[in-house]
Amino acid sequence: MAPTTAARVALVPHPQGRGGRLQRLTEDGTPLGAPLPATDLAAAVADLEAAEHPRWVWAAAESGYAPLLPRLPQRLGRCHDLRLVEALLLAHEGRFGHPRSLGAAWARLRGLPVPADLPEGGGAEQDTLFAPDRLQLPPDTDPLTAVLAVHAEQQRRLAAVPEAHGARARPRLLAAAESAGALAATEAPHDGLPWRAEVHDALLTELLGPRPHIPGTQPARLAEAAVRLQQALGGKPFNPDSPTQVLRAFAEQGIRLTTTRSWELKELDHPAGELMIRYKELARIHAAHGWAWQDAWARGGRFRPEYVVGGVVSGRWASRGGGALQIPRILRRAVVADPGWLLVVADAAQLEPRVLAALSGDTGLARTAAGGDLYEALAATAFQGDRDKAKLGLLGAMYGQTSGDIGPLLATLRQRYPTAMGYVEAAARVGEEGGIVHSRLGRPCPPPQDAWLDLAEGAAAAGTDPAEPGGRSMRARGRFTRNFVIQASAADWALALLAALRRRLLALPAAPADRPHLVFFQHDEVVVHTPANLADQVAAAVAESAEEARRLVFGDTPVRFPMSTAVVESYADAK
DNA sequence: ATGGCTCGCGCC
DNA sequence: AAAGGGCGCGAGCCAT
Repeated sequence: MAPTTAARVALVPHPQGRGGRLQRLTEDGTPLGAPLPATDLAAAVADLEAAEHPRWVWAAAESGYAPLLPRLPQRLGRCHDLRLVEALLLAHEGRFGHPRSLGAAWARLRGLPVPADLPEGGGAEQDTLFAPDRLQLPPDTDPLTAVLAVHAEQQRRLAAVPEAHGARARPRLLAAAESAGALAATEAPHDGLPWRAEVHDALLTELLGPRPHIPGTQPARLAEAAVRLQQALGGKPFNPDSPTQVLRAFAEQGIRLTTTRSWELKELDHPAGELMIRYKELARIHAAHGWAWQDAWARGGRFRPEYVVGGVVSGRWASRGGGALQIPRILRRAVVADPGWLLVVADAAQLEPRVLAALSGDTGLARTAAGGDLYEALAATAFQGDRDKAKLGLLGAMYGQTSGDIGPLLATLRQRYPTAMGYVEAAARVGEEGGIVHSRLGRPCPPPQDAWLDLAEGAAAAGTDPAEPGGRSMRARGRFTRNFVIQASAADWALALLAALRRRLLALPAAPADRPHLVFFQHDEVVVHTPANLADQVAAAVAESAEEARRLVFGDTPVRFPMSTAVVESYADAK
């Protein structure tokens, strides 16, 4: 007889139609009873969610969750995303970049040839999402069998992650947090960030002139900016979008530039410098976030980007299409809550220096990071109140900067906060020596050969030994690992924040149609679209979630992770 | 025509 | 002397 509740339930949709199969599991992946066929998978899942609140196990959210979402009356609480967990485990095993589909994991398990991962995204059709071939399984393999086998094996591998992979490595917590990210990343574009096309359009018209009737032609103001620039450079036509032609045009006026970067143009004592910068600003808005972008990504009053959970080796999310993580600030005024709704915009204040303080256990820096403006406090204790110096110095320490006038700032920090500075310098040394560093929850960085091959080749061409401890490429890897421990631990915290916030939002008393949605996430910032009457509770949930994430990831640190939270109608009004 | 590269800039 | 981490994206540009 099957127990009445199961810790986990595996879910496999049928290739076509609304049906599928479910399998109750114990925590370690042992099946409880026989598979349960469901003619309406979403209904069966909703019933089980309400009754037992299991952790859902699926091949990938793209095939296991996204197709169900429109038909679910209630969001799911927890999941184990086999593809994401496989990627984490492969990283622990030093096998970065190996295929991580269900089919690849199954093949490794069975000693079969391992299929390469399919190119992701690219607007896969709804029906192909269900298809077994997207899971990369052999045609004669039952997907549920593969899900159960790979899941059980992953649970075993998670338990076997060596302690050395970060003294506080908690691979099961990281797997759960990463999987919670998959839930949030699926739901956010489903609900969509509210986007007012007419506000966006008015902004574009104000900057660029009216939308051209003929696609591909330059808007009037942009064309004018190009002409003014050409006139300032002797009147000969050239393409201002071509760095080569720009450099040549400047050279013909006797102005020698090495690049067309805006900071270099800014130094110029020539009217063309400013005109070039202005042209580039307009051209970028037009090309990257103009009318074509709106047509592609912000239709029907919602911006729906594609997030890629774990798309960055540090565990940060990446995005695919729509540039979700690079929306220019100026466009934020197009993000406006629906009538009767509000936006709760919250970002973690000075997250990375706080992470450094918590990670390193530097009591002095921890005191500085206890609350309020960290840079202000740092300036008061170490930089005679100069906040800019404090910020520059600390960021330079975390990025491994050595240029500019930063030397004295770093010296001061090293003297006042030896434990924190020692922590990042130790991480840098591990990287320079070819070692692996880990985030707080144990996410490993890639081994040297992957990302530093090019630099090493460059060094070889220059006649220097890339592997030499003092070599250029090894120092570059030192900067990477120095930053990795902080960026990746910040990503650990942010995933824990997302998981906690999702859970708290789901617990708020609201009918499904009037429920707050987490609609945007950007490294250390969340936007919740909420019925106005729940906005205060959402803001409180954000603060509680930040505290919960701190406790989960960093334990009993005195460091606080305050959220700077605004309740607004337009995203532009936050901050 | 297509694909991969660099450049430069948007975000954190 | 040069000396800052992580991304995505579009335009230009060049090879095929």
